[in-house]
Order: sequence, then structure tokens, then C-alpha cells
Amino acid sequence: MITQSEFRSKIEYLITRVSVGKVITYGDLAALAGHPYAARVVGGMAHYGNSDLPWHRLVNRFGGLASGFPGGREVQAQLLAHEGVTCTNYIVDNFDAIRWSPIQ
DNA sequence: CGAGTGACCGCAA
DNA sequence: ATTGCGGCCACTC
Repeated sequence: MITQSEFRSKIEYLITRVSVGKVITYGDLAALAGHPYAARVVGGMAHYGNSDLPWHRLVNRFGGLASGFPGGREVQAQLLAHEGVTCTNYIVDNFDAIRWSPIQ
């Protein structure tokens, strides 16, 4: 059991730790923060939280781009493509391969 | 200050 | 196999 502040701090820490050209899922991020079922919290923070963090690297469990991203999924896809992540139909290609791992 | 919302995920029927 | 629902925490109104 961790504190709420710790949860938020871990999310920000982890999202910053994600390497360029990689992506991570809401569930994994929440799980790494200590709450496997708090994926929604990550989404809420992404929307209202610190906008300085690379939220465009966040994708859902299927590897698809988020729906409420500022500007639309096309913008997120563009940002990912700019970092070397290729997408097709708003779905990340080689999702399993570029999926970020906490071991790094 | 109180209540509702939100870019999701996993399990039950 | 598919569909529907509950639940977690932070942020806003």
C-alpha cells in the first residue's frame, strides 16, 4: 500500500524514464506505480496533470492511440512518428517490440 | 468543501 | 465467443 503522492510521483517518474521511440500502456504504468487497476487514474492525470510530460507515448492495452489527446490521434501519431515510432490506423506497429520495459 | 468526471483494464454473466 | 459492468486515484467545477 503506497500513498497517493507516491503514486503520482511514480507516474511522472516512469513516464519520464520511457526511452524515446518506445511506448507504454496505461495499465503497465499504473501497475508499476503500485495500482494495477488504476489505469484510469493515469488517463486522468494525462488530461489534467502535468502537460510537460511526454503523454503522447501513452497507449492503451491494444497499442492504439488515446482518444482524448489534444489535437486528436493524428497529432499523437505524428509525434510518435517523429520519435521513430511507426503507426498504422492509429495503432502502433511492432507494439510488443517497442513496448517500454521498467527494467531499463 | 463536496461531488463528478476521466485518454482504461480486468473479470463476470 | 461476445457483451456489460465495476473499480482504482487525481484533477476540475
